[in-house]
Amino acid sequence: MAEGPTINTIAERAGVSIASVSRVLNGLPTRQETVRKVLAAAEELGYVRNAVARSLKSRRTHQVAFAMADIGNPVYLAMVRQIQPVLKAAGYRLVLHSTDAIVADEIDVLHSLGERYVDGLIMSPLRVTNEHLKMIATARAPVVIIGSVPEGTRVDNVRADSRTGVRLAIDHLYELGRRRIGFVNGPLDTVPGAARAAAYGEALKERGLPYDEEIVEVGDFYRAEGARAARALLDRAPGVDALMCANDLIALGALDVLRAAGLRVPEDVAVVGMDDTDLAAASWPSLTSVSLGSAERGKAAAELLLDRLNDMDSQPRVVTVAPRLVIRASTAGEAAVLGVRGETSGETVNIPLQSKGGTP
Amino acid sequence: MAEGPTINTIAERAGVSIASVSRVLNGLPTRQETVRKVLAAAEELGYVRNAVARSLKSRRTHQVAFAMADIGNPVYLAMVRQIQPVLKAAGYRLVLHSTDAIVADEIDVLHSLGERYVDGLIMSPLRVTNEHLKMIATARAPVVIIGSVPEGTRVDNVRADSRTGVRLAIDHLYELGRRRIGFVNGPLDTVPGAARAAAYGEALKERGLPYDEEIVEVGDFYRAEGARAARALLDRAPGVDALMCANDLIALGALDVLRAAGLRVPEDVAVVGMDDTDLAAASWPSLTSVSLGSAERGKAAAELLLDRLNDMDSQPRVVTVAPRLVIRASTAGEAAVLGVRGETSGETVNIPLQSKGGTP
DNA sequence: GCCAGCACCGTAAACGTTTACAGCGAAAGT
DNA sequence: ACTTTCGCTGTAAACGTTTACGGTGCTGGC
Repeated sequence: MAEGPTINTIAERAGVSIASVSRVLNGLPTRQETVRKVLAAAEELGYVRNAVARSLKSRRTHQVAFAMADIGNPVYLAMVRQIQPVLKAAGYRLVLHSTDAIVADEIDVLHSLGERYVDGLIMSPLRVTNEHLKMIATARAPVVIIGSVPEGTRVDNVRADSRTGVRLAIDHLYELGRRRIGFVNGPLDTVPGAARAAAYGEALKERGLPYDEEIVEVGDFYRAEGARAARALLDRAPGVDALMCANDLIALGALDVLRAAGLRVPEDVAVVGMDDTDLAAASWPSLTSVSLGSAERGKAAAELLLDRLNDMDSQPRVVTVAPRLVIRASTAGEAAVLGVRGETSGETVNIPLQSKGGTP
Repeated sequence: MAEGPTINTIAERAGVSIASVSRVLNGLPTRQETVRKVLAAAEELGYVRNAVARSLKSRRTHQVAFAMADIGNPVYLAMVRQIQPVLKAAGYRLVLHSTDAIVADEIDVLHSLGERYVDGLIMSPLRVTNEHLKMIATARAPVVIIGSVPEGTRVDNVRADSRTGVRLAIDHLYELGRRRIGFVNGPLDTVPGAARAAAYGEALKERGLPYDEEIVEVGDFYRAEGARAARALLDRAPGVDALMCANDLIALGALDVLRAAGLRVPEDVAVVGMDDTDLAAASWPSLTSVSLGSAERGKAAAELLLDRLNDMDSQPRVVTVAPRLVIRASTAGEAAVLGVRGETSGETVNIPLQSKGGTP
């Protein structure tokens, strides 16, 4: 771990000035003889350019941050999986922040953009407060938000369409003959929670089903809370024949509860999740889920950010990713799943196959 | 995105020198009046310290890199989940690299340590070549390796114990009365592949079972390849009554194949995976899996690295994490799973519950 | 009244780059 | 032969911090 060589060391050994060394290393026009000497010296010394000094001068770190609510949630991981290669291809490194959905932590990340250790930020906040908006407006580096922001906010923005997503699910359940469709949601003060609640109400209305608050329960976006909420709902209203869940983790919790209660899925109760994470494809029974395009959103966000880094002055853009319904056993039964597998060999089964590499 | 204030701006406005500003901002003893003026100026200007300049001077970036073979593999994500909070608590940021298990890319990451944009590196290579070892020995920043390295390599090192892990699984299958236990492995030129192959042979011998290469198949560590390999094995040797799989993704592939072949799991063929990822708990049927302690290994690696950063001269350490067998439906049937769930409320079900946060 | 001691502060150098600018020698134009 | 041009190179400043060192003005002791 000896002190490494710098361009000074090279300059000395090659008998030239540091300016020449820098020019050679950056491929600027230089006499052939000088190039040779410098490269030889650099090679002998095992020189590696100091990225920190370079960043100080060039005001570019070639790093980008991604701030997510929870690194344990597969949704964010699906995003990271897409963001990373896009950035890598453009020569950027990815710095990860897990904020645990704590507003203060998110504000802190935004604030720390001023430290200039990254060139830009992709953030996916669960709640968007005024403080968020103020910080985004004055941020010292470009920001891309994954998730909805108030109309008129000047920021590059990638959105899902929960409304359509929920409708796809409710329509599917309706067509299967389900009429008492319960809803297990996450907190209403989160952006997705609020959007999905509204969408559920609308979708019922479109189908002429009554809104019954007895079969709606609010918990939180993780498995244990999903289980708790589903249990409460079932105790109160044993007659539900379907459960729409606001994400896959909630749906997995609901499956646990239904299994423990001796109810069959989907014969007695059909279950739909949301986000279409790896867990949906692998669950037991496999979970019908509304894909909100996490992968596509991650990719889009990375691309928006790269564009922004190349052109600071263009208008902010909004990208909306279309949802789609991935039908599996928890609504259509095992037969349907086998059918799907046979035909399309595809989507439902292949998603986790992206995974390469092994285990150390 | 205006040019931000620097300590010069503050010094000017507060009517003091930049040295005083720096002292105040770093909490060094200063007259009360000066402190007040500087802090007021900093506040008014919305000053944020430039991390790059600070790093250049202090030779510390407070960043740490984690290089994994594949960001899509849940094993590495389990590690990231543990590494991140440990580093965050110590004031470090996490930079992610996905090398796709390409040796050249891994060497490149090691090489780039010379750029000094991170203070240290955690790496989990699938294959360890001489080039790896050479680069590690001469690296310009401390490195922690997750995975086995040759005896005598001077590097902080966290290992799993595949040998014991495989034995746990084989013993379990033996006790269930299985006698023809097939093995679906990953590439033999990888560290885990080689270790697991050796362990499988030993475990059979201990139980007095013959080694039969007809029921051993080598594929790769992901689902599609696992499925391919399992299919080949079953075609060749229809009589197997259990499949030991070298990781969970392979096991999921095997489950796909068994289901398609109309074989019941575990009645006809019991299946064991390895790594105990989230997917194992969620799969269909839920998958008995050998946990090699990915989470613990990630945590241990982060702690080793932090210790090393605080003391560059101490002896390298090796931490070995003990494996354990998590029994689920793919060997013990559904009853057993319900049983376990009732009793311990625990391990088998709780693992994915760590997940907090929701979906944007 | 003089000097030592002290608390505080400013000047300047340093970290390792990039780059504007000027200098220099040689080839080319008048 | 004298300038102009040109290609190449070196000097030095700059990026925004931290910090060693010396200076200043004050207090207190003799």
